[in-house]
This record gives sequence, structure tokens and C-alpha cells, in this order.
Amino acid sequence: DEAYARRDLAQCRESAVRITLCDQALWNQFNSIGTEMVLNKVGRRIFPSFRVTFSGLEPCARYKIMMDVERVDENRYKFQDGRWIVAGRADLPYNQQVFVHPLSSSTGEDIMNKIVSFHKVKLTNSPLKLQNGKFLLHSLHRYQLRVYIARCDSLEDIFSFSFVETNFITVTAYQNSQLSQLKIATNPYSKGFLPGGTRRRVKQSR
Amino acid sequence: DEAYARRDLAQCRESAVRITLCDQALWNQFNSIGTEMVLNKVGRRIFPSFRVTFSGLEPCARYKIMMDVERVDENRYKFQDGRWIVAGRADLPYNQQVFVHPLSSSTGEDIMNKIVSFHKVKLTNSPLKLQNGKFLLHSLHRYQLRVYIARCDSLEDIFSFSFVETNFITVTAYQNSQLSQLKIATNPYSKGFLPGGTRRRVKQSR
DNA sequence: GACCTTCTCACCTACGTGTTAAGC
DNA sequence: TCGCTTAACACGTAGGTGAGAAGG
Repeated sequence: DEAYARRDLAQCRESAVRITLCDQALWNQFNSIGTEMVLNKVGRRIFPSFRVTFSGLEPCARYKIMMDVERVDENRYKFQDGRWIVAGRADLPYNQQVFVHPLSSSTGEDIMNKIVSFHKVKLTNSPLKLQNGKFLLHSLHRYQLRVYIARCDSLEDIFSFSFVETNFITVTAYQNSQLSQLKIATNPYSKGFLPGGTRRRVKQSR
Repeated sequence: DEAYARRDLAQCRESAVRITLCDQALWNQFNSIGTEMVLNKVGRRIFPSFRVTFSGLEPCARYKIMMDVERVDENRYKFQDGRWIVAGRADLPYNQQVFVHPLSSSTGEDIMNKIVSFHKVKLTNSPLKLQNGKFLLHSLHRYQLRVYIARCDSLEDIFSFSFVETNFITVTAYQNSQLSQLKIATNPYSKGFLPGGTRRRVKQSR
């Protein structure tokens, strides 16, 4: 697998630190369909959850752990005839945004013994009420998730890794019904939409 | 007011730092009845919420903020004839426990611009599953809440303040019905018990 | 019996979901 | 019209309440 080969090479060159994506099978399942992530005003969580484990850290050293959402290319996309196609150039990126994980300044030993979860991170398309852990993104652009780790005593020497299999296109409403069905099937908070559910369909007025 | 006088004196002597209790009127209302806090296995939140504000910090310095639950005296209490009375000597205290607030290592400026809330702290009587922010206490003992603050660059110089008006007796079930009625009237999570509520009374079998 | 603790319950807050209809 | 965004909605997860029955 080319992605794995690239990753292994990069890690051998840079350091002995290994970062492993949890739920990789699930991410691959989404990726094979074409992952979409919802943006909204209040902020939407990332699903599948972004969780990683670390190895190769100095047990007694302290580390700072960060993540961000990295733009993959300079395209705008649209969903047409059942597939995502390029539809013009990307908007100007927003300012660099980074989320510092609350485990930061823990020891390598503590960090390696835990699953480091970014499940509280949210994606939004509204610049109002930005806060730590809320990423402002453009809709219909492609992104992927990236993790950083650095020793607290040498913060200029940062190791980062981008998880190619987490790449997704941002949307304000799901485009691909295959994708939304997989979300329903796998996200516990969507259980109300499972086939055989008891959900009533009600006429609405606004 | 004697408590205030003592506090002001202590603060003038020790430093220019001021720590102010939020919701003080509510705390006083509970205190005039005799505050009780529930202990249980999973951990019970403190209500009224323990929230404070800071002033007199160095805007650019970084601080560590902590709290703990301080034993007030060496008595065990019981509720008899509608009032709390001393009923023997206290049990041996558990080991010192401290909760480090997540805002720790923020700058003085950031801290002074926020309400520092300890609403996630829990009280328990079970030594199993202890975790950060869960305080193991003895039932039927009297405690009060205390805040610590120290500059990160001189951690040996800690300023602390005990809030006398937060003193409470721990219970596993409320003893004073006046107290529990005030909890129901003021804690949003107890709305189901408000007079005029729609709560059904159901016979239970175990 | 008296006293305290534990467990379960109905009811609440808070908020994470995709869908749908309306807005632009 | 078309394409995308927004807001309201039903329904779920998660967990914070005091009461009351049962346990010790």
C-alpha cells in the first residue's frame, strides 16, 4: 500500500515516534465511498471519531499534542451524477487553526498508555463564536486530519503526521446517500434513523 | 461581617490577589438553612456550583489554579430534632486530594476575564474508581471549599482561600426537608420535583 | 427499632444525529 | 430553476436530580 509505505519512510527519517489511527477499518470503509463531513453554525463533530495512539516516545519526557484540519488540494468540488467532481478553484484558506489536546504536557508514558481522542473537535462554516477545538472550514472543499507532537522542552522540533485515509469533503447537507446510510449504520447518535426505527414523519410549518 | 473582615485581612497580608465567590447570595441562602451535599458511589456534583473570579493577577504571568475540599472540624454530625448536632469524633481523614483546574497555565489576563468554574467536580463516598475531580469524603462530616492559585514560575508560593459560606455537611440522603426543597427550587436538574410537576408516583419492586 | 446507605425510578437538562422544508 | 445553506424537527445518547423502597 503506497500510503503506508510513504508513512513508514517518513517516520523512519524523522524520528522513532509512531502514531497509529484507531478505527482504521471504519475510516477505510467511509473512504471507499467518499467521506463527507457536515459543517454547520454551532459546529459538527467529526465522525468516525479521530483517535490515535502513540509509541516510541520518551517515557519521562513531556509532550505537547496538537491536531489540525489540513487542506488537501486547491479545488472546489460538487456532487454530480452520483460522484464528486472538481468544480473550480478553492476559496482562500482561513487562518491557520490548531487544537491543543488537553493531555498536553503529560509524560510520554501516560500518553502511550492512552487512546488520544479528538472527539470533541467540531467543524463549522460560521466565523462567529469560534472557540478552541472548532475549525472554520469552507464547504465543498477537501481536507484531511493531521496530528502534531513535540517535546515540551524543544517545541521547535515538531513531528507531524497526516492521515490520508481520513480525507473528506465538507458539505452542509449530505450529497451521497450511500455515505449517509453508512453514517446512520455506524454512528450511535443516528440510531433514530436506522431501518425499522420508530420515527414519525411529521408535516412541518415554519 | 466577620468572615469578610478575616478574608480581607488575609488577602492584604498575603498578596494583592482577590478571589471572589460567584452566586454568593445563593450560597448564603443555603448556608442559613444548613447546606448538605450528597455523597454517592458514582460521584455527586456540588450544588450550588462552585465558581470564582480572580483579580489582582499579573496579566502576562501564567498561573496554576487548584481547589480542594477542606475538613472544617474534627466532629461527626447527626441530624436530630430538626437540627445538626455533634455526635462523636470524626473519622481519620482520607489522603490529601487536589483538583487542578483545566485553565491552569493560562495567563493572568485570560483567567481574570473568565468565571472559573468547578462544576464538574464530584463528591463520593466510594474509594473505587477515583479519578481527577472526584473527592472521597466521609459522610456526616463538615467540609468547605478552598481555592489555590500560584504562579507557574514560583509554584512554592501558593495563595489559598477558604470560602466559609460554602461549608456543608455530607450526607447519603438529605436530612433537612427545608434544604432539599431549596435544592429543588434552585437546581435546574431537579425540575421534575417542583410543586405542580407531572411526576407519577409508582410502586416499586426490587 | 433506629439509623444510615444503596439502588432504582421518573423526570429533567444538554446535546449529537440525519431529514425535511424553507430560504436565498 | 438550480444549487447550496439554514432552521426546525423527532429521536437518540449521556448523565444530573430527589424520592422512596430496600438493604444492612
